[in-house]
Amino acid sequence: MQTSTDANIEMLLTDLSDAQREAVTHTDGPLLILAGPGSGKTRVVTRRAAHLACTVTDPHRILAITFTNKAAKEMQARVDVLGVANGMTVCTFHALCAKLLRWHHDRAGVPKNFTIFDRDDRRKLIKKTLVRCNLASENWSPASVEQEIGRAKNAMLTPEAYAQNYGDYQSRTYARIYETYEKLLTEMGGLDFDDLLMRMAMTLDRDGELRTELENRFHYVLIDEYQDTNAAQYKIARLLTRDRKNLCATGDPDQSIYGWRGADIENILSFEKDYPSASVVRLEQNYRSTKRILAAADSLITGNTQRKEKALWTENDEGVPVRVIAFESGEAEAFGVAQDIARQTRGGASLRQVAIFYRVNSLSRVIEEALMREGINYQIARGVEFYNRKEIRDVLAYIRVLLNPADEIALLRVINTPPRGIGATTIGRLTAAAQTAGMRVIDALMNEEILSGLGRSAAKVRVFGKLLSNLTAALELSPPKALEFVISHSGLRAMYKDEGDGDDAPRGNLDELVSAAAAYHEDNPEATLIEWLEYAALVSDVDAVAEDVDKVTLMTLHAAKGLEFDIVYVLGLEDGLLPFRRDFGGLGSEDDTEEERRLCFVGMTRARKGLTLTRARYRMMRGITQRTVRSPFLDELPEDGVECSEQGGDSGARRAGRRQPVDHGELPADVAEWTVGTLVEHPLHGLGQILSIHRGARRTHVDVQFKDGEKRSWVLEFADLKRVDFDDVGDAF
DNA sequence: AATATTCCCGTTTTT
DNA sequence: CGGGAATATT
Repeated sequence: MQTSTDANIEMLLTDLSDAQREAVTHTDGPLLILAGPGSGKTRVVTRRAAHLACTVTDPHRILAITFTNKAAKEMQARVDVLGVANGMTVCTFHALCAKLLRWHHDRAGVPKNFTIFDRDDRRKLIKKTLVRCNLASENWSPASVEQEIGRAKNAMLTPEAYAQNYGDYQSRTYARIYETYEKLLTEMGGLDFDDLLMRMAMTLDRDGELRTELENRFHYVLIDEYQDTNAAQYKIARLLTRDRKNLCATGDPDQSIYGWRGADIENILSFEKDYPSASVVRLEQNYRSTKRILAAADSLITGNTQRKEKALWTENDEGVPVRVIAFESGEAEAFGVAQDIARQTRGGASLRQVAIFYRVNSLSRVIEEALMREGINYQIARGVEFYNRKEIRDVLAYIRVLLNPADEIALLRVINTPPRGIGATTIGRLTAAAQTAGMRVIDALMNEEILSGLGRSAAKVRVFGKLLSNLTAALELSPPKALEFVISHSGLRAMYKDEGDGDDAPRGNLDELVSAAAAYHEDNPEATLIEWLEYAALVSDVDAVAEDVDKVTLMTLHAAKGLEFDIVYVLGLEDGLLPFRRDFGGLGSEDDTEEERRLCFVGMTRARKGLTLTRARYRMMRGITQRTVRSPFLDELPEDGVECSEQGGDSGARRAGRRQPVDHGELPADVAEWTVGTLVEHPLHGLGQILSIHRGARRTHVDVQFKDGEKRSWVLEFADLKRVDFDDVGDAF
């Protein structure tokens, strides 16, 4: 027995560097792993968990907290492969808190069946709150209230604490709004995202017994991406490890990119102060990227002043140069990238290993179109979007009401969905009557006395009440069956039956929801409906990316954290976009630039072999095309190992008057937006479509098929052709 | 009450 | 540009 364990341990330590081994074999006491990008952190962390399980503890005494569900799933899988740590708890902070709060609901002071309010719900509730407070939303914009409440909760300020902090009129009003918001939220049995963390932190703080109980349950706690923890998460981490101090934090200050939502980089920077006995392991060797990619990223991040020096190095090959390419427009950029990908793929690269990153989601549209036209398969990391679709939210709202009848936001969503003749007037009367009577809306609509005050509409409301009680039968079913039951009996399926066009038809999405729940049920046969709902509420964007499909992956830079690809494109390196600034023209704050730089660093360091940074000289955003300025980040890259194609134009021209030679002709910016199939317009001949295109050394020849049946040829540079957007033409062809 | 239409606004990133 | 809300129409 002993020998087999020894053999296991031996196995866990193979192929590790000295630093990695040190981290893996560390057992008791606080440990900080400062892990640069691509330094084998995941491997170290999983081996360490397995090592702990083999030597000093049981797997079920280990708690690992990750940043996304996808990361949790991956870590779980990698630990499972090692075969010695089955039974570990691996989840995100939010999922952990949701589970613990539900499990210990009585001690946390939350309802057993609380429902999770997402951003959309929060907005709706804020609007209701403003009405309740008699404040005009013109003066108190829901957006600013949202931000303020979020800030308060991230700082773990209750309404009372918040109110004590400031005395001016604006803050006092915010305090009043926050207080009312909390009151309504509590009445509805809801917890918003921030509550999950804040309530858990406060409960642990207050309830020493529970804290002890949990520390006795989890002897070893491991927190990944520690640089992105906020005040509440930090508090939870500290409280869970107060006595044993077996906290292993891993992270990289250079990859802290969530300051805007309350993450405090200080948490990781002051780890050694918080835990004076801490061991610190630095993982600085990069096993992922080529020398050139790493050098470029390192050169960029050096621009940050508030930073712990870190020496990144790699024994990997030099690799091909990092490319910086300027295109004329966002469309040209998208097509250029799409064509480049097509070329790389012809050279044998797999689409699975290609990723496109951008700063804002709105950039994904153009790229999608370009990829589609080039016939390149792609997937977009937007798991949340699916659950935000109207028809999906409808279903979830029904489920929410069934599980938590106090959830008025959900109730009011479904009361007339599908339309059943309960209009705004009736709803207004009903909610008003409920409020005067001091009842919940759900009780009011089942209350004959109140119904009698509704006149003719009472009958319709009664029907709805009856429907809800019929639907409660779903509560006895497994998640997929419950969904199916609700979708068919609520009338949602009938309502969406003949609506929709193509692949994002509501109907198909409803089916997909059921399938997703069925898959969940397979993986978690014991899980109840409310657990599924919780899971659905905490889905993140990256959770939706599949690894086993041959598709290019598109995502925001934020979503890219923790991932890696052979070939990476980062789009939109323009001043104001990356680094992003909301206040063009105003004074931007310096701290933001540092976080933006880290974000760019994260994106660049995802690449193993190929890295391309692109920008557009003109970019259309929210309807208007504007000239852009190249990102200052581009000037922070080394000259060595970086290849710039800034052909044409004059922005950022380094040698004025002299044309930069374009040696690698793969991506001629001006021509890139002209491809076979491109729709064009000619002043004389009208609409046409490019039949073929021949690129010569100096000229490009095109053949165009026109709508009038004629075929005509030009030298592209001299033809008076204009590109036409596909959408503008409809089914002209 | 339901649907069709216009208009107006806000502009990151997300658990 | 695009979504949501206010407004016009049936």
